Amino acid sequence: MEVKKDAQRQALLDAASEMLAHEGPGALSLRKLAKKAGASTMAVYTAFGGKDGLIEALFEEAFDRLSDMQAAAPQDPDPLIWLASLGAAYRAFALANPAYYALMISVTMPLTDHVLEGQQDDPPARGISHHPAYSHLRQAVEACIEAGFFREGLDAGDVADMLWAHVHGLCSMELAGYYTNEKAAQERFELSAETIMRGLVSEKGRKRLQAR
Amino acid sequence: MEVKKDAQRQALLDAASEMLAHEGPGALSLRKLAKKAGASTMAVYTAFGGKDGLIEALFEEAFDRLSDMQAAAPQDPDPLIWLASLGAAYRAFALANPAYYALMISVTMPLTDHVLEGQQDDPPARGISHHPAYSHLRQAVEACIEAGFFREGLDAGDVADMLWAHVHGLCSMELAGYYTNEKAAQERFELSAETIMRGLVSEKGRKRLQAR
DNA sequence: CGCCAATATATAACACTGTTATAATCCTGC
DNA sequence: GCAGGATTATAACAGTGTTATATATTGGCG
Repeated sequence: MEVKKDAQRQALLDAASEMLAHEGPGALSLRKLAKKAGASTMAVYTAFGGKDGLIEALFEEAFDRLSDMQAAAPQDPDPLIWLASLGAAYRAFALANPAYYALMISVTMPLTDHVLEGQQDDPPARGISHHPAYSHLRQAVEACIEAGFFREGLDAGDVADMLWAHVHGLCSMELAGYYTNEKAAQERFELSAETIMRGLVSEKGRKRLQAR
Repeated sequence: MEVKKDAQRQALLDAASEMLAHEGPGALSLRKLAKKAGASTMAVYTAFGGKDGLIEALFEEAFDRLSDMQAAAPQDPDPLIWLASLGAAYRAFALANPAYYALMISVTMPLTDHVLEGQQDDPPARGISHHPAYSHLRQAVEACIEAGFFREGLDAGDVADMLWAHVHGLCSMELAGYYTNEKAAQERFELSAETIMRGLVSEKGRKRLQAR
């Protein structure tokens, strides 16, 4: 029974995932989903507790997919190259799964409702810090620090957050349609990634970058 | 009559703005808005053509507010300092108007629906390039380039896009609740801004930064 | 095995959303 | 002053997520 329930939950999730990727986040309604999965509307409530729970599950799957693409990125012995490939993997994920990416940032954003009227004393703290997707980045950063490629006194967590925010900003603006042609966006991404790396590296790291 | 129509449109816009800021984007319904503004639901359609038009108008107002805060930032003779204050103004806007900020990125994001299924040949091109908010940033960047503070061969547009994306990424993650305490977020922002500036500057600019 | 309680389902209703059809109203231009 | 076009108000329509209710199904236990 456990397995059957999980099977239906998975069927629901797969159908939702398919709808999300093909028709976008706006077209994901419980009735359509239930019909597509051959189940009743209530099944979503028993499996996920409602639409919010479903979105949450899709949100986690999005991070899993990102993590998978990061893991597939070549873990070069040179941590600087590894870091660059992680950034490229992030962008590749965003471009390959625009609907998932839109979901990732639209599901974190509604939390601003709690921020309204300055009630900032209640931080939702939707921590992504413990997810593999974050760990990958953090490990690469730590490797760079240990290798002495980064400036003195930089905290690995701060740098990871900084890089994540930077790459996230680039990808979200690219997907939002700010940049016109695809080729330019690719070059801009690389230029931007190179720029922030240049801001992070120590003298030793700078030489390593220069050597390509 | 022209003025009266504009007056009602403005009343609608003000009410919507108030609702947006106090109850968040989710609570903005046409019926509540009409009741609050003392008008009928149809008024929204004659004034804005529908909810999308209303959102568009609020979107533009968001950029106007941002532009105002940027204009209020001290235009220091040193373009590096000017640039830093523009970044701080951006963040101040985002923190002071979280609902507007959420709207800004949620209204650009739905465009991903058009990106679905790889039909990227239809770029929506929601250009922000011609808005004063972008011009402020671009002018400061150009001033830095003319002063020789930036590395050789950097395009002003590329740098402006890069900086916008960086600051946007930082603010959106901060508002999404990734960072816990306020003080740390402030420091992280400054550290991050300093880092990307360090990646942009020439030797001359580096010395200028070091001199504070 | 058979029953009973607990759970999951299906159907329909509820409260809401944006949008649109239909009149009544107002306001403008002649 | 008055006809005609635009603007409004009211209500209906097609959706949405959620919930109530009654049916079906399941699991554990005597």
